[in-house]
Amino acid sequence: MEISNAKLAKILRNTAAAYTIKGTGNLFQIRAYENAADNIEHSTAEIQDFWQEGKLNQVSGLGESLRGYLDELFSKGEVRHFEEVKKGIPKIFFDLLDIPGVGPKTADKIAKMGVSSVEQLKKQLKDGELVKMGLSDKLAQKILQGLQEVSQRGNRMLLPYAFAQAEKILNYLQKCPDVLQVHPLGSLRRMVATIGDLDFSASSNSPKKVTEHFCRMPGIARIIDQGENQATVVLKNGLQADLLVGKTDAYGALLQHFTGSKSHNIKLRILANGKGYSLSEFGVKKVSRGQVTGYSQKTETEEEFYRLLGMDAPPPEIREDTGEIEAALEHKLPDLVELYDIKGDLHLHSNFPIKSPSHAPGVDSMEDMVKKAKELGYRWVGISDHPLGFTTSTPKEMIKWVQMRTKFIQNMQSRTKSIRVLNGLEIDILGNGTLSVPDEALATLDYCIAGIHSGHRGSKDEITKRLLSALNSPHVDIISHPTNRLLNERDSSDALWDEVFKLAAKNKKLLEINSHPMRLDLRDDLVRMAKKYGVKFIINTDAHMVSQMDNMLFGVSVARRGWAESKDIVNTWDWTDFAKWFNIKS
DNA sequence: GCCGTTTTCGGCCCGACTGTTTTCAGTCG
Repeated sequence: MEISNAKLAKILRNTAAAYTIKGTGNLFQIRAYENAADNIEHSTAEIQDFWQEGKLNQVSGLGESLRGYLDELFSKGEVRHFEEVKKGIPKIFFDLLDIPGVGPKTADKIAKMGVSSVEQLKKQLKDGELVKMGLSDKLAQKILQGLQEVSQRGNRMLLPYAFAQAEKILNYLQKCPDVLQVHPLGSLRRMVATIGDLDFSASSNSPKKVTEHFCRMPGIARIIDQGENQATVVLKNGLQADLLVGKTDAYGALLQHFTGSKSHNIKLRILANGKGYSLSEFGVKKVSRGQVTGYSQKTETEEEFYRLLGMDAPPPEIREDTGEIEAALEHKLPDLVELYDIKGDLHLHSNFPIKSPSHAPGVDSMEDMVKKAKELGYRWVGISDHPLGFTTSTPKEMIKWVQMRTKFIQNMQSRTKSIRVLNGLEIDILGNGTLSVPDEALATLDYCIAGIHSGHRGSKDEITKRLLSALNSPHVDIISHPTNRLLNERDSSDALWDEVFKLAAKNKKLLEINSHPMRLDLRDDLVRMAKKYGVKFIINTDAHMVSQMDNMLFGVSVARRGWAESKDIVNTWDWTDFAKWFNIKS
């Protein structure tokens, strides 16, 4: 039996929730289950593969007991101990846990009111029946809102996960001697934040051999469909993968057609009709009054395909029919930012002790993060720890800690010649719009990142007020992950973005494009909108460990989808211009 | 149940927000 990471995480969470409401098991044991679930959920590799290779001990958060349980789960499909813990709890309890805002206690309360399905819950909430039975009005509203969010949430995977799986398949395809070129297709090629299926194309003069090669790929659970030019398979991890193989003379048309987007292609076909062409995945035909008058033109590449229509080829990331076709016709496509333009990363969390080592959110040392930055070829790097646990401290304590940390960084810089190390913090924009760190401490930093980390479901006005307030602080340089969305988990916060962008541009504050797989925030559409106001951006990884510093590519993709060029992204600039923007003395 | 430059015991993040429980519980990150 195949068990996906998501399913595995859910099994562990369910067990933890069962412990919680039964009152058996201590709090830390429950937390251990949840911690393991978190790690599994965020792994880009399949945990079941680790198990098969006897490498479960490489997964952090899995100790002897949990490894034993997982072993039982993967080999027998069930864990006796887990079933024991969940005994006597109705199924609805576990379904309710999937609703945002509903935890074990609330789910238990609702289950005990006799609700037996999510559908019934929806109905009884709307009828006010549950409120009559003692559920508070506000809670009822909150659950309804949560249900709404769930229904709008698709079952799509995050781009970086899809990207990692796709790379393996692309590498495998390239090994086939009959393959000339391979590409990802669809939303994957356009680098959309979430991906449905994995689609690929290949060019070859012997298509049948390529589809046969594809269907022999390791990790296939079953073949749904295998034709001469096309094959669809389901992988053991539950993903569906499609392959289309085309001959070289029309490969550009095939690639273009299946890259989409749908709206881009529709617009293109209308345009082509006006010019006497008919477009399809098989090529370009000459038509007159609906009659085909000419045979297919050669379209070996996408460039040739677009050239036949008198236009440049837009980069895949912006093929969404939002003006790229017009720009391509006028030969005025943007010169989009590239990964290799990036010269530094300013949003990194280290394990630098905050009050005590266990408070630090990051897992790796500043030294290791700086080392990685050098390997990436960066010219500068900034450490921006969260001063957690200081809210209840005196400003004096906080200032002392900042001074201590500053000395530590200065000391490190004095031993490091080849890269500039900058001293920053990521602080909270509190509910009332004030900052979580006193100005006196902020004034000593090279830069300050401010972000909303609580109360994301506030009203449009509240969120806007908080953002505007931070943008008016003389010490804030960057607003981190401005919409605070978590893909597949939490929607973007609402704000009057025009107001936010106007003020950001006026006060010369940067908006972050956060590369974290679950964030990809600022969203691409808002990047485009902000750019029109003259806002500048910084692409950061928000890495909490060294390996996450490789996520920069995904932030760059968001920027590209938002039509950003290197002049819009300050961390592509030369050090002189960059330092000038931040008012840092070189 | 996990984990280890406080390593085989004894710790384990904690602050913000929400709702309603005037002092705290549940949820989230």
